[in-house]
Amino acid sequence: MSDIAALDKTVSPVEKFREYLVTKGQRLTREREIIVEEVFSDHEHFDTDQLVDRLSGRNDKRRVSRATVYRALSAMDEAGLLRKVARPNGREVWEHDYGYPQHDHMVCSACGELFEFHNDEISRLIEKITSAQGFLRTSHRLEVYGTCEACRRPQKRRLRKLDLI
Amino acid sequence: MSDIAALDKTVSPVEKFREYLVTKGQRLTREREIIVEEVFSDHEHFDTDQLVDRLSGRNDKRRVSRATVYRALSAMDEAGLLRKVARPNGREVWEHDYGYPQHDHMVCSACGELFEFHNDEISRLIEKITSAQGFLRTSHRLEVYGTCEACRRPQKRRLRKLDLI
DNA sequence: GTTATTGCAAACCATTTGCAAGTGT
DNA sequence: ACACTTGCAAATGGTTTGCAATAAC
Repeated sequence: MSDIAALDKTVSPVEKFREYLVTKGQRLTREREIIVEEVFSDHEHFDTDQLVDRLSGRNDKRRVSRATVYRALSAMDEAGLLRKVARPNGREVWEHDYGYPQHDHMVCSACGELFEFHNDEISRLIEKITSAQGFLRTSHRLEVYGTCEACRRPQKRRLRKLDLI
Repeated sequence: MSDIAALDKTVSPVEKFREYLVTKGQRLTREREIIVEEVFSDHEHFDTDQLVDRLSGRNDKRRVSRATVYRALSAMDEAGLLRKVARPNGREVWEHDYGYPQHDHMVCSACGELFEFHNDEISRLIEKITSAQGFLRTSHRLEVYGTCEACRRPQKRRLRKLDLI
Protein backbone atom coordinates (compact mmCIF):
# COMPACT_ATOMS: atom_id res chain seq x y z
CA MET A 1 0.00 0.00 0.00
CA SER A 2 1.58 3.24 -1.12
CA ASP A 3 -1.10 5.27 0.61
CA ILE A 4 1.56 7.41 2.15
CA ALA A 5 2.62 8.53 -1.30
CA ALA A 6 -0.95 9.64 -1.87
CA LEU A 7 -0.64 12.12 0.95
CA ASP A 8 0.82 14.74 -1.34
CA LYS A 9 0.46 17.42 1.28
CA THR A 10 2.18 20.35 -0.34
CA VAL A 11 0.15 22.88 1.59
CA SER A 12 -0.71 22.74 5.28
CA PRO A 13 -4.37 22.42 6.24
CA VAL A 14 -4.31 25.94 7.63
CA GLU A 15 -2.95 27.30 4.34
CA LYS A 16 -5.45 25.33 2.35
CA PHE A 17 -8.21 26.75 4.53
CA ARG A 18 -6.91 30.27 4.08
CA GLU A 19 -6.90 29.81 0.30
CA TYR A 20 -10.51 28.68 0.40
CA LEU A 21 -11.55 31.57 2.63
CA VAL A 22 -10.05 34.21 0.35
CA THR A 23 -12.03 32.93 -2.60
CA LYS A 24 -15.11 33.51 -0.47
CA GLY A 25 -14.10 36.93 0.78
CA GLN A 26 -13.78 35.50 4.25
CA ARG A 27 -11.04 35.71 6.84
CA LEU A 28 -8.67 33.34 8.55
CA THR A 29 -9.32 34.36 12.12
CA ARG A 30 -7.33 33.28 15.13
CA GLU A 31 -10.26 31.06 16.15
CA ARG A 32 -10.41 29.28 12.80
CA GLU A 33 -6.69 28.70 12.87
CA ILE A 34 -6.89 27.21 16.35
CA ILE A 35 -9.66 24.89 15.25
CA VAL A 36 -7.88 23.68 12.11
CA GLU A 37 -4.71 23.01 14.08
CA GLU A 38 -6.53 21.10 16.77
CA VAL A 39 -8.49 19.06 14.23
CA PHE A 40 -5.39 18.13 12.25
CA SER A 41 -3.28 17.35 15.30
CA ASP A 42 -4.37 13.71 15.00
CA HIS A 43 -6.13 11.43 12.57
CA GLU A 44 -8.96 10.08 14.70
CA HIS A 45 -12.61 10.43 13.88
CA PHE A 46 -14.33 12.95 16.10
CA ASP A 47 -17.68 14.56 16.75
CA THR A 48 -18.34 18.18 17.59
CA ASP A 49 -18.63 17.53 21.29
CA GLN A 50 -15.24 15.87 21.47
CA LEU A 51 -13.66 18.71 19.57
CA VAL A 52 -15.28 21.32 21.79
CA ASP A 53 -13.95 19.45 24.80
CA ARG A 54 -10.45 19.33 23.40
CA LEU A 55 -10.58 23.06 22.73
CA SER A 56 -12.13 24.14 25.98
CA GLY A 57 -9.85 21.91 28.00
CA ARG A 58 -6.88 24.07 27.07
CA ASN A 59 -5.45 26.34 29.70
CA ASP A 60 -3.92 28.78 27.25
CA LYS A 61 -6.20 31.39 25.74
CA ARG A 62 -7.02 29.23 22.76
CA ARG A 63 -10.60 28.52 23.70
CA VAL A 64 -13.28 28.73 21.09
CA SER A 65 -17.04 28.78 21.55
CA ARG A 66 -19.24 25.94 20.47
CA ALA A 67 -21.02 28.08 17.88
CA THR A 68 -17.74 28.99 16.24
CA VAL A 69 -16.72 25.35 16.14
CA TYR A 70 -19.92 24.44 14.32
CA ARG A 71 -19.44 27.27 11.86
CA ALA A 72 -15.81 26.35 11.27
CA LEU A 73 -16.50 22.65 10.70
CA SER A 74 -19.06 23.48 8.10
CA ALA A 75 -16.64 25.85 6.34
CA MET A 76 -13.88 23.24 6.47
CA ASP A 77 -16.28 20.80 4.90
CA GLU A 78 -16.89 23.18 1.99
CA ALA A 79 -13.17 23.82 1.78
CA GLY A 80 -12.53 20.11 1.29
CA LEU A 81 -10.58 19.74 4.53
CA LEU A 82 -13.11 17.55 6.30
CA ARG A 83 -15.94 15.26 5.50
CA LYS A 84 -18.78 13.71 7.42
CA VAL A 85 -18.17 10.02 7.92
CA ALA A 86 -21.30 8.69 9.51
CA ARG A 87 -23.91 9.50 12.07
CA PRO A 88 -23.93 6.55 14.49
CA ASN A 89 -25.88 8.02 17.41
CA GLY A 90 -27.49 11.16 16.14
CA ARG A 91 -24.31 13.16 16.09
CA GLU A 92 -22.26 13.75 12.98
CA VAL A 93 -18.79 12.14 12.93
CA TRP A 94 -16.01 13.90 11.04
CA GLU A 95 -12.70 12.92 9.57
CA HIS A 96 -9.89 14.45 7.56
CA ASP A 97 -10.51 14.68 3.86
CA TYR A 98 -7.35 16.62 3.08
CA GLY A 99 -3.98 14.90 3.04
CA TYR A 100 -5.60 11.60 3.86
CA PRO A 101 -6.10 8.77 1.38
CA GLN A 102 -9.60 7.94 0.16
CA HIS A 103 -11.19 5.09 2.07
CA ASP A 104 -14.51 3.68 3.24
CA HIS A 105 -15.90 2.38 6.51
CA MET A 106 -17.19 -0.70 8.22
CA VAL A 107 -19.56 0.08 11.08
CA CYS A 108 -19.96 -2.56 13.77
CA SER A 109 -23.55 -2.79 14.89
CA ALA A 110 -22.51 -4.43 18.15
CA CYS A 111 -19.87 -2.04 19.49
CA GLY A 112 -20.45 0.96 17.24
CA GLU A 113 -16.80 1.12 16.25
CA LEU A 114 -15.76 2.46 12.82
CA PHE A 115 -13.12 0.60 10.80
CA GLU A 116 -11.49 1.97 7.69
CA PHE A 117 -10.67 0.07 4.56
CA HIS A 118 -9.40 1.05 1.18
CA ASN A 119 -9.85 -0.49 -2.23
CA ASP A 120 -9.12 1.11 -5.57
CA GLU A 121 -11.21 -1.34 -7.50
CA ILE A 122 -14.39 -0.20 -5.77
CA SER A 123 -13.70 3.42 -6.62
CA ARG A 124 -12.96 2.52 -10.22
CA LEU A 125 -16.13 0.49 -10.46
CA ILE A 126 -18.23 3.27 -8.96
CA GLU A 127 -16.75 5.76 -11.38
CA LYS A 128 -17.45 3.47 -14.31
CA ILE A 129 -21.05 2.74 -13.38
CA THR A 130 -22.14 6.24 -12.50
CA SER A 131 -20.47 7.95 -15.44
CA ALA A 132 -22.21 5.48 -17.73
CA GLN A 133 -25.43 7.06 -16.48
CA GLY A 134 -24.28 10.59 -17.20
CA PHE A 135 -23.48 11.33 -13.57
CA LEU A 136 -20.44 13.46 -12.85
CA ARG A 137 -19.05 11.97 -9.68
CA THR A 138 -17.23 14.14 -7.16
CA SER A 139 -17.10 11.82 -4.15
CA HIS A 140 -18.83 8.96 -2.44
CA ARG A 141 -19.61 7.55 0.94
CA LEU A 142 -19.70 3.82 1.53
CA GLU A 143 -20.62 2.32 4.87
CA VAL A 144 -20.72 -1.41 5.39
CA TYR A 145 -22.76 -2.55 8.36
CA GLY A 146 -22.25 -5.78 10.22
CA THR A 147 -20.27 -7.28 13.07
CA CYS A 148 -16.58 -6.76 13.59
CA GLU A 149 -14.14 -9.56 14.31
CA ALA A 150 -13.89 -8.83 18.04
CA CYS A 151 -17.64 -8.80 18.54
CA ARG A 152 -18.00 -12.10 16.73
CA ARG A 153 -16.05 -13.82 19.47
CA PRO A 154 -18.57 -14.11 22.32
CA GLN A 155 -16.01 -14.69 25.06
CA LYS A 156 -14.10 -11.54 24.31
CA ARG A 157 -17.12 -9.45 23.54
CA ARG A 158 -16.49 -5.74 23.39
CA LEU A 159 -18.57 -3.42 25.49
CA ARG A 160 -21.27 -1.72 23.53
CA LYS A 161 -20.62 1.97 23.53
CA LEU A 162 -24.33 2.44 23.97
CA ASP A 163 -24.30 0.55 27.23
CA LEU A 164 -21.68 2.82 28.69
CA ILE A 165 -24.18 5.63 29.06
CA MET B 1 -31.74 -7.01 -15.72
CA SER B 2 -33.63 -9.76 -13.99
CA ASP B 3 -34.25 -7.60 -10.97
CA ILE B 4 -37.90 -8.47 -11.10
CA ALA B 5 -37.00 -12.06 -10.43
CA ALA B 6 -35.25 -10.88 -7.29
CA LEU B 7 -38.52 -9.58 -5.92
CA ASP B 8 -39.40 -12.94 -4.47
CA LYS B 9 -42.28 -11.49 -2.50
CA THR B 10 -43.91 -14.58 -1.10
CA VAL B 11 -45.31 -12.75 1.89
CA SER B 12 -46.95 -9.33 1.92
CA PRO B 13 -45.25 -6.53 3.82
CA VAL B 14 -48.02 -6.56 6.39
CA GLU B 15 -47.56 -10.29 6.96
CA LYS B 16 -43.82 -9.93 7.16
CA PHE B 17 -44.30 -7.20 9.75
CA ARG B 18 -46.69 -9.34 11.76
CA GLU B 19 -44.16 -12.16 11.78
CA TYR B 20 -41.50 -9.83 13.10
CA LEU B 21 -43.79 -8.42 15.75
CA VAL B 22 -44.71 -11.84 17.16
CA THR B 23 -41.08 -12.72 17.65
CA LYS B 24 -40.86 -9.59 19.77
CA GLY B 25 -44.05 -10.19 21.70
CA GLN B 26 -45.58 -7.18 20.01
CA ARG B 27 -48.88 -6.64 18.22
CA LEU B 28 -50.01 -5.82 14.75
CA THR B 29 -52.35 -2.98 15.60
CA ARG B 30 -54.72 -1.29 13.23
CA GLU B 31 -52.42 1.75 13.15
CA ARG B 32 -49.36 -0.28 12.22
CA GLU B 33 -51.25 -2.01 9.47
CA ILE B 34 -52.44 1.32 8.06
CA ILE B 35 -48.89 2.63 8.04
CA VAL B 36 -47.39 -0.42 6.35
CA GLU B 37 -50.07 -0.33 3.67
CA GLU B 38 -49.60 3.35 3.00
CA VAL B 39 -45.83 3.01 2.90
CA PHE B 40 -45.93 0.09 0.47
CA SER B 41 -48.59 1.64 -1.77
CA ASP B 42 -45.80 3.10 -3.90
CA HIS B 43 -42.06 2.80 -4.35
CA GLU B 44 -40.97 6.40 -3.90
CA HIS B 45 -38.51 7.58 -1.30
CA PHE B 46 -40.22 9.47 1.50
CA ASP B 47 -39.51 11.25 4.75
CA THR B 48 -41.60 11.14 7.90
CA ASP B 49 -43.30 14.42 7.18
CA GLN B 50 -44.50 13.31 3.78
CA LEU B 51 -45.82 10.08 5.23
CA VAL B 52 -47.62 11.88 8.03
CA ASP B 53 -49.20 14.15 5.43
CA ARG B 54 -50.34 11.21 3.33
CA LEU B 55 -51.87 9.61 6.39
CA SER B 56 -53.52 12.69 7.83
CA GLY B 57 -54.87 13.73 4.44
CA ARG B 58 -57.18 10.74 4.41
CA ASN B 59 -60.83 11.34 4.99
CA ASP B 60 -61.57 7.86 6.28
CA LYS B 61 -60.73 7.15 9.88
CA ARG B 62 -57.30 5.84 9.02
CA ARG B 63 -55.40 8.70 10.57
CA VAL B 64 -52.36 7.99 12.68
CA SER B 65 -50.47 10.31 14.97
CA ARG B 66 -46.97 11.51 14.21
CA ALA B 67 -45.53 9.75 17.25
CA THR B 68 -46.97 6.43 16.13
CA VAL B 69 -45.54 6.92 12.66
CA TYR B 70 -42.08 7.46 14.10
CA ARG B 71 -42.44 4.39 16.29
CA ALA B 72 -43.69 2.29 13.40
CA LEU B 73 -40.94 3.35 10.99
CA SER B 74 -38.33 2.38 13.48
CA ALA B 75 -39.97 -1.02 14.02
CA MET B 76 -40.25 -1.56 10.26
CA ASP B 77 -36.58 -0.80 10.00
CA GLU B 78 -35.76 -3.50 12.54
CA ALA B 79 -38.15 -5.83 10.78
CA GLY B 80 -36.22 -5.42 7.54
CA LEU B 81 -39.10 -3.76 5.71
CA LEU B 82 -37.53 -0.35 5.38
CA ARG B 83 -34.13 1.22 5.43
CA LYS B 84 -32.79 4.73 5.75
CA VAL B 85 -31.45 5.94 2.44
CA ALA B 86 -29.86 9.28 3.15
CA ARG B 87 -30.31 12.44 5.13
CA PRO B 88 -30.19 15.26 2.59
CA ASN B 89 -31.62 18.14 4.65
CA GLY B 90 -31.58 17.00 8.22
CA ARG B 91 -34.48 14.65 7.86
CA GLU B 92 -34.14 10.94 7.34
CA VAL B 93 -35.26 9.58 3.96
CA TRP B 94 -36.69 6.06 3.82
CA GLU B 95 -37.21 3.45 1.16
CA HIS B 96 -38.49 -0.11 0.85
CA ASP B 97 -36.01 -2.77 1.79
CA TYR B 98 -38.44 -5.66 1.48
CA GLY B 99 -39.46 -6.95 -1.92
CA TYR B 100 -37.21 -4.46 -3.59
CA PRO B 101 -33.87 -5.32 -5.16
CA GLN B 102 -30.65 -4.16 -3.53
CA HIS B 103 -29.33 -0.95 -5.03
CA ASP B 104 -27.33 2.17 -4.27
CA HIS B 105 -27.79 5.89 -4.85
CA MET B 106 -26.40 8.84 -6.71
CA VAL B 107 -27.18 12.14 -5.01
CA CYS B 108 -27.13 15.24 -7.20
CA SER B 109 -25.58 18.16 -5.34
CA ALA B 110 -27.27 20.62 -7.66
CA CYS B 111 -30.92 19.56 -7.54
CA GLY B 112 -30.85 17.23 -4.54
CA GLU B 113 -32.48 14.41 -6.51
CA LEU B 114 -31.74 10.76 -5.66
CA PHE B 115 -31.06 8.29 -8.46
CA GLU B 116 -30.86 4.55 -7.97
CA PHE B 117 -28.41 2.20 -9.60
CA HIS B 118 -27.64 -1.44 -9.19
CA ASN B 119 -24.49 -3.43 -9.69
CA ASP B 120 -23.77 -6.92 -8.47
CA GLU B 121 -20.05 -6.61 -8.88
CA ILE B 122 -19.86 -3.86 -6.28
CA SER B 123 -21.72 -5.96 -3.73
CA ARG B 124 -19.50 -8.92 -4.44
CA LEU B 125 -16.39 -6.80 -4.10
CA ILE B 126 -17.58 -5.28 -0.83
CA GLU B 127 -18.32 -8.72 0.55
CA LYS B 128 -14.90 -9.98 -0.46
CA ILE B 129 -12.97 -7.07 1.02
CA THR B 130 -14.77 -6.79 4.33
CA SER B 131 -14.89 -10.51 5.04
CA ALA B 132 -11.15 -10.66 4.43
CA GLN B 133 -10.88 -8.39 7.46
CA GLY B 134 -13.04 -10.59 9.62
CA PHE B 135 -16.10 -8.41 9.27
CA LEU B 136 -19.47 -10.13 9.03
CA ARG B 137 -21.40 -7.95 6.63
CA THR B 138 -25.15 -7.59 6.91
CA SER B 139 -25.78 -4.61 4.65
CA HIS B 140 -24.25 -1.50 3.21
CA ARG B 141 -25.08 2.02 2.17
CA LEU B 142 -23.36 3.63 -0.79
CA GLU B 143 -24.04 7.18 -1.83
CA VAL B 144 -22.26 8.72 -4.78
CA TYR B 145 -22.23 12.52 -4.81
CA GLY B 146 -21.89 14.65 -7.91
CA THR B 147 -23.96 16.25 -10.63
CA CYS B 148 -26.71 14.50 -12.53
CA GLU B 149 -27.04 14.57 -16.28
CA ALA B 150 -29.83 17.16 -16.34
CA CYS B 151 -27.96 19.56 -14.09
CA ARG B 152 -24.84 19.30 -16.23
CA ARG B 153 -26.68 20.93 -19.13
CA PRO B 154 -26.79 24.62 -18.19
CA GLN B 155 -29.63 25.58 -20.55
CA LYS B 156 -31.98 22.96 -19.17
CA ARG B 157 -30.92 23.41 -15.60
CA ARG B 158 -33.19 21.87 -13.03
CA LEU B 159 -34.47 23.99 -10.21
CA ARG B 160 -32.59 23.46 -7.01
CA LYS B 161 -34.96 22.02 -4.49
CA LEU B 162 -33.22 24.17 -1.92
CA ASP B 163 -34.16 27.33 -3.79
CA LEU B 164 -37.81 26.45 -3.72
CA ILE B 165 -38.04 27.29 -0.05
C1' DG C 1 -12.95 52.37 8.45
C1' DT C 2 -15.59 48.48 6.65
C1' DT C 3 -17.15 44.23 6.77
C1' DA C 4 -16.72 39.67 8.56
C1' DT C 5 -16.63 37.10 12.90
C1' DT C 6 -17.23 35.85 17.65
C1' DG C 7 -19.74 34.47 21.85
C1' DC C 8 -23.75 34.28 24.22
C1' DA C 9 -28.21 32.84 24.81
C1' DA C 10 -32.32 31.96 22.64
C1' DA C 11 -34.48 29.66 18.85
C1' DC C 12 -35.01 25.62 15.85
C1' DC C 13 -36.78 21.38 14.66
C1' DA C 14 -36.73 16.49 13.84
C1' DT C 15 -37.29 13.00 16.92
C1' DT C 16 -38.25 10.86 21.46
C1' DT C 17 -40.74 10.09 25.63
C1' DG C 18 -43.99 10.12 29.99
C1' DC C 19 -48.38 9.21 30.94
C1' DA C 20 -53.33 8.30 31.02
C1' DA C 21 -56.72 6.26 28.17
C1' DG C 22 -57.52 2.65 24.88
C1' DT C 23 -56.85 -1.94 22.52
C1' DG C 24 -55.14 -6.70 20.98
C1' DT C 25 -54.82 -11.45 22.30
C1' DA D 1 -57.17 -9.41 32.80
C1' DC D 2 -52.70 -8.19 31.21
C1' DA D 3 -49.51 -6.33 28.63
C1' DC D 4 -48.65 -3.62 24.71
C1' DT D 5 -50.09 0.82 22.10
C1' DT D 6 -51.78 5.16 21.06
C1' DG D 7 -52.11 10.23 21.10
C1' DC D 8 -51.11 14.22 23.20
C1' DA D 9 -48.08 17.50 24.75
C1' DA D 10 -43.84 18.27 26.80
C1' DA D 11 -39.01 17.21 26.75
C1' DT D 12 -34.65 16.23 24.32
C1' DG D 13 -30.55 17.41 22.17
C1' DG D 14 -27.72 18.44 18.32
C1' DT D 15 -27.37 22.30 15.51
C1' DT D 16 -28.44 27.05 13.97
C1' DT D 17 -29.13 31.94 14.49
C1' DG D 18 -29.95 37.10 16.02
C1' DC D 19 -27.43 40.52 17.85
C1' DA D 20 -24.09 43.59 20.05
C1' DA D 21 -19.23 43.69 20.77
C1' DT D 22 -14.80 42.68 18.55
C1' DA D 23 -11.24 41.76 15.16
C1' DA D 24 -9.31 41.12 10.29
C1' DC D 25 -7.71 43.34 6.31
